[in-house]
Amino acid sequence: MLVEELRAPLTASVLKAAEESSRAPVGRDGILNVAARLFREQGYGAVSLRRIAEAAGIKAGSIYYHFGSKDEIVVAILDEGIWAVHDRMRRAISDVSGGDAATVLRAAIRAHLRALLDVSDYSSANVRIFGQVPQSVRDANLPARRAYEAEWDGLLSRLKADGALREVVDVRRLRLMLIGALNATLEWFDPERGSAEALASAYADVFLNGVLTKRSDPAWPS
Amino acid sequence: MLVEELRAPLTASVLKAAEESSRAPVGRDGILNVAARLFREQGYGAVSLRRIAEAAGIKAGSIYYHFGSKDEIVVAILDEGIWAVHDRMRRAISDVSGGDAATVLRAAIRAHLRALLDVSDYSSANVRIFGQVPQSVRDANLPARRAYEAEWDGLLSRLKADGALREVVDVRRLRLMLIGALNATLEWFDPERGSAEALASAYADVFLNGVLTKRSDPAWPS
DNA sequence: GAGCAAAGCTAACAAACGTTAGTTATGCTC
DNA sequence: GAGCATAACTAACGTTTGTTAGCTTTGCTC
Repeated sequence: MLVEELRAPLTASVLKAAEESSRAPVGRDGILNVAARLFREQGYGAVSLRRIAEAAGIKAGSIYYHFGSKDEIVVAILDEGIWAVHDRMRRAISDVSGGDAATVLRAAIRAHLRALLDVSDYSSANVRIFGQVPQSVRDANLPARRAYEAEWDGLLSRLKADGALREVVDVRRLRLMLIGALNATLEWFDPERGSAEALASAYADVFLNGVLTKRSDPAWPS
Repeated sequence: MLVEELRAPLTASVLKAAEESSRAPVGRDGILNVAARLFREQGYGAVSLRRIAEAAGIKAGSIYYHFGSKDEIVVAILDEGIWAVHDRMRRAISDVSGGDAATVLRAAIRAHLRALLDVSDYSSANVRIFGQVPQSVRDANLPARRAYEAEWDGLLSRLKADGALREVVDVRRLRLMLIGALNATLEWFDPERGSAEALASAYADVFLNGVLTKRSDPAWPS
């Protein structure tokens, strides 16, 4: 709207300045953006500091002006990745507060999946490389993870207290199951075969209702 | 015989033979077993040939007597991993052929999960490191993967043709969803919190029946 | 005992890695 | 213009990596 029109000439001038100097600063955020994309695409082991620098248009040594170590970069990306998905999930369930269990659960599933597949290189990089990074890096990311897990556990506990979830379902296990299943989509999701939106709908439907035409009793005790 | 007894007359001959030789051949299979365990535990990037050799009780260079490259080891492990889970899954559904949809699906889920969590270092290593290895290695493992996927697609197609699966469920998507969710358990499964058997039962129950006490209509179209 | 194959060892190679020290160019502030 | 902070560059370091060539040991077969 009006704001955008006012902003347009500003960005134009910035771009112009960038072209003129030919030395547009990449900076901390530029490095993180590039690194997050590379980690998401290629995994942790395949991405060296030299590769990150090359993709960012600088030299490897220059990275140490902004970061103290490679691990520091990775931790920053992992934390931002959790924060991004946590924030979107919290907003999503807040937007439908008061809705029934199915609506709330669908909103949470949709927010998590869209954060991974549509929105954030940081969130998808987190899922992709968390299992590949050194233990110390994992430890540094754990508090953010715990907080996000607690958000899910809180949501699921409320639904269970309302009697919306079947008794057989354990909250912690269901959370692990759900997030694990959603994260796994990263390995094969192809936007040309269908949108993240449609995928979220399909996942929600299976998790809420199951795949059988008729419900079955468990064939063996849990 | 006689010569050996003269050389070391003080040691019990049987024990001595085992201890003294201390050069029980490790061999190709020994290297693969150790490597599969290390890959499963630590991921691809953290496991070097020197680490594998050390764990196997030999030196790094000796590995090249049995394998032409590191990739050759990894491909062998990945292929064996798929074969192991494929074999168990095929036997499982064969054992319950003639059963109803719920029984067959439960058996397949149980077989896949137990192969990963209880039985095979090779299968769990496959799931763990497939996303971390070079493209050429992934390509080499693809035929085995395709065959296993086809087995699942065949099973799910039969169930759907029988009318046992809800119409909304797409076979390919359901297979990706199921295997992805089951594989994800590898990241957090802890046998002290419950057996793989119990976990398989819980997964089957959620996938077959959903988590809601009452079924819901999809809130948005797929 | 001679010959031989299986299995492993030693020592080195080039390449790539994370990291560091010292230097240079740019642009703002007084 | 002097001083300074920002953001980069260059060149090297020590280590680890996969890999190779050549040598030794062990045990079986004739």
